Amino acid sequence: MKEPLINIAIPGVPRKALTYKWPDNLGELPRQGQRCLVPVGRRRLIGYYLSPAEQYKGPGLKAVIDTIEKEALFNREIFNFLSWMADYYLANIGDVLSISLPPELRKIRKPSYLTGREYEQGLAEGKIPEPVAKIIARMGAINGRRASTLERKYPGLLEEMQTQGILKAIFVVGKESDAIHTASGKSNIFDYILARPEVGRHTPNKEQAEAITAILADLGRFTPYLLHGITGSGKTLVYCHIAAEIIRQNKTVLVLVPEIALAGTLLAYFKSFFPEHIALLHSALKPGDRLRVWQNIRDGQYKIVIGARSAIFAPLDNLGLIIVDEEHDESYKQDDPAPRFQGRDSAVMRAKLAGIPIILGSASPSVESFYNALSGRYQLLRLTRRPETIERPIVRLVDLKEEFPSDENIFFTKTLVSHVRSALHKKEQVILYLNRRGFSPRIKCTDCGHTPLCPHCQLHLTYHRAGNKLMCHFCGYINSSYNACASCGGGHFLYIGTGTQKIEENIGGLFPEAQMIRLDSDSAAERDRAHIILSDFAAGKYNLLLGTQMVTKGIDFPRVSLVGVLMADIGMDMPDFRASEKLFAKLIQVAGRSGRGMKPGEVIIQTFNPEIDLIDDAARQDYDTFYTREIKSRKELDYPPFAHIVNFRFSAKKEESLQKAALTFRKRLSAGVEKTGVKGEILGPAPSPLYRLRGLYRRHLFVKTGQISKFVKFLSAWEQAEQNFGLPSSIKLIVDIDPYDMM
DNA sequence: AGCACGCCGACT
DNA sequence: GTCGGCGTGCTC
Repeated sequence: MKEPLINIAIPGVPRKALTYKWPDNLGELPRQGQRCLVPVGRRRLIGYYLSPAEQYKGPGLKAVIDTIEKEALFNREIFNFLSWMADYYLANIGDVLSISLPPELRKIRKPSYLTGREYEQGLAEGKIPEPVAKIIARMGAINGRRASTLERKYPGLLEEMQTQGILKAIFVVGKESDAIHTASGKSNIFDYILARPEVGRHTPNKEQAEAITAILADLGRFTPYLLHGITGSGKTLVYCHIAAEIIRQNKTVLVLVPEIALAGTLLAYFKSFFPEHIALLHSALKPGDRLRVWQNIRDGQYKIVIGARSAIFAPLDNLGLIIVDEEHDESYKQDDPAPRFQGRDSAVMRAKLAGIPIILGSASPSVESFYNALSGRYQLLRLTRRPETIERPIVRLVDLKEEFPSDENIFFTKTLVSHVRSALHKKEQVILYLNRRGFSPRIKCTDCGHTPLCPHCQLHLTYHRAGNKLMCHFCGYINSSYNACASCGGGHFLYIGTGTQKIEENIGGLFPEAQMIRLDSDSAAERDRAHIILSDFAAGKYNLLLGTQMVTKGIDFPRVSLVGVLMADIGMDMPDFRASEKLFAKLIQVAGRSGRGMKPGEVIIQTFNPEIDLIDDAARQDYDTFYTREIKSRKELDYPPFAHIVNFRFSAKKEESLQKAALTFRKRLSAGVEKTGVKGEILGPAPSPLYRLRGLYRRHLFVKTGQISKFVKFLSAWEQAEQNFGLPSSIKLIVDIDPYDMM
């Protein structure tokens, strides 16, 4: 009988599917999504069965080598969800299926190489062919390149390798075995979280009770809710009450948070309500632990899964509810690598496919979600009161143009200094927030004024006092010996700008009573470190927390009475239609950290632009006014939610060929759009704001369209017909659907 | 993506 | 000759 042909999706191979023969010895056709080992070029890769294939014209049809499991690792519901994701985000279905699995399942389990000892043994037993042994003896390894050279040197080698069924990787000698790491059981973030038994007895207030009743009234079908609750209004209690009912019905709950290490309050509540039922999925888990947690979820051992963006793929059966906390948060968008997807939007689709409710919660909802709520696509629920406190924080704006900074530290006005001193003196805690991005410290030659730039990115280098080095924050370039000015040879420099590190330096002089801890991506680089810093601060080991946006989220600090925003204006002039929304959200979040105990907190916002509406709105915690103005501007400019954006990012080593390719692409795109009849406006190509990054020149091109599915379908067909959309492979093209990163 | 092939310039 | 870097194109 003739062997059937099948389509296999393969991660990393940018084609929808490749066609293979299904050999007789493997029996029945696989299940959809089932994993197979397939030959691709000289490699063997994991592929996923998609469908029977019609026919394959062209030579050299290969056969599937083997199946990996007897069953598919995806149930129908998840497979359909992943297919939707691949289609909508123009991603390779193979990539999507692959990232939905724990990393341990993405590689071929059997060691694909020999350790030194296995090599010795193989040689002794005559299992390693003689010419190969010779080469190993000589070079230690064959890296697979220069096969032709090797062949010339050792005639018959390649043929022998093939007849022996040996892959090149086998000859990489001397690495450790890749046996699965055993779980250590230590270092579990969840263990640091203390349950708060009292929250289980908290009675919801009137608003919370209304929200709970509204959601419980209609559980069995797809209904998206936007829960807009000011900081401290108790969204988490609402989540827990709904989740409890879902679990009572013997269904499961999926909770997404922006970052697990910063989700302390939420974790404490869930731990108190559901001590036995929770699985945490997060990046700090070691590979073996992650695999085990995934398997246990799949085996139905947990009722609740809490995790960051990638937890959207959690293999929960019988899902009854999805919660997306802080739904406005940018980290729900995966920018790099592919698949580039919006986790929150994808969660809505997963809920839709599962026919269940989904709750999106935020103190400063994304403009898109709030628009959906007002237009009736989502149900709007609001929490406007802080149940456990008396009043909202008192917010004060300090104009940096009027009030000059103090002599001791250019980032502290007299007002802020005196308030911090007084809070510390009263044994209260203080948070200082600096959004360092775009305002990193640089050096300037005092003789000629020259500022050193990154040779790859043309951006100013950031000065790091630790190690006395200059570093590019985009590509990581380090210059550790900049002792003489590159322009004039002078050796005197002025240090401009302030990052958290520089503030930290003389904070002791400014505030003698301060016991300060810094929280930013540098100080929290280690596993679990962010959480430990926040826990220590919450426990009162420190009285001053200085940090970047990491301090704006999550944890309850009842003893914080003052929050200082050192410079609110940073980031306002970014070329990004979401710049206002992002800044507004951060100000709301950070202000919400103040006064969560029994007395009202205080917030001081230092800014060069106190007259700007956005800052004023944030100071008054007035979301509606902010939204009304923002939605108007989105409408005028035809930005989301009124249109979808597709961002095409081109990069190449040579600027001329890049520009040429981008223009050609635009022409063909425009012709294609016209021919297919998709409505869309094309803007660009233009140099990207970071027009040179990591040694590559960059252009981008935007499309605004009201018909996103149709547009993506057109792109998909084009990409299928022409490798790299017909561009030479020296031009890299990334297609980002509903982008967040505009740089 | 990851890999191999061909071309080319540097080195011995 | 040989090595390594870089550009280009392909993977059923």
